[in-house]
Amino acid sequence: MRVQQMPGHLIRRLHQVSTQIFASKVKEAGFDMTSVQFAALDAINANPGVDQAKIAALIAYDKATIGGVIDRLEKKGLVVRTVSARDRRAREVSLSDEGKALLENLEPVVTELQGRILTGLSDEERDTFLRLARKALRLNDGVI
Amino acid sequence: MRVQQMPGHLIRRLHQVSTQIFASKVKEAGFDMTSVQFAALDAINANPGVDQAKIAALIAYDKATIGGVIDRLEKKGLVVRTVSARDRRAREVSLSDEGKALLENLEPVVTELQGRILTGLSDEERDTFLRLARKALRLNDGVI
DNA sequence: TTCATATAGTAACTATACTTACTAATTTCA
DNA sequence: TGAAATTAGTAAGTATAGTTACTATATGAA
Repeated sequence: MRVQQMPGHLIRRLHQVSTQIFASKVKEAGFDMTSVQFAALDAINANPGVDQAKIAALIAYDKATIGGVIDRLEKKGLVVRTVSARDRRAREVSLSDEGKALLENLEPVVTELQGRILTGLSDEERDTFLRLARKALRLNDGVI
Repeated sequence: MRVQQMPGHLIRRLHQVSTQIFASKVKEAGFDMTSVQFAALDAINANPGVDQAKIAALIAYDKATIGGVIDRLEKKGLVVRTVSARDRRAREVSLSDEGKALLENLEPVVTELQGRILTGLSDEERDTFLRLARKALRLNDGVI
């Protein structure tokens, strides 16, 4: 089987399309934000004071990657990081006011752009695709 | 919509699972090879003497990334790079004998592991998923 | 022919994405 | 309680994955 027809390659290209749609639409809307940074921001917003290891688990990244992502979010003034009183190894992360404001402005842009990733599929096809994606992920849960 | 339910996030996790299955199975079989390197090797095998820009186009990467990938394949002795006689800007890339041998040994491993990425989907579900993935990619063709 | 345009590849830079190894702190359990 | 095991985060290293800018070369049109 040629590479181009392999499931792994098709999935990679979907991911590539997805990240490029994210990047271009977000930039077009005037924001400087990657998809990983957005995912982290959203997870922190939903779980204020969460530590970095938990953020990584929530959005399925390893902790080293998330460490760098939080560094950049902190440098942009979007999140605040404090040493946890309860566990001095842990860093509790929360959104700053700027972070909250930015996320609020960004959310509709991201929601809109998510619809474009599967452009060309009918509503039914899209539901089917997402249902099968979730099912495949569930069955591979041990891997990640 | 929470990040975890967005199409982009599901696609990213599928990609993550896919690359991790690739990495672990290929390593388990005794090879030192990433999925990108494999894709490049396969494309070169199918198009001997192809230049780097064409390789990038064939497997949908940008030329800067592929330059680095070919560097590493060359360092491992798997490919040979020569300045094209017809266009002195271009580098014609071919597999070395070792590259050919390695690819031959690797192919069955990769084919087998590709089947595992969508483990848990029935044959019909898998076909549906891949058909919809191809359709979504076709419609997004301009993006990449 | 010659000049504008386009293309192939590299360089430099940024941001993931992961592994392994390490330190510091916490938990577990004998 | 106190040593062993675990966990949070960082550091260092490798490999994508892309952007922009640059050089060298090729091509197309006036």
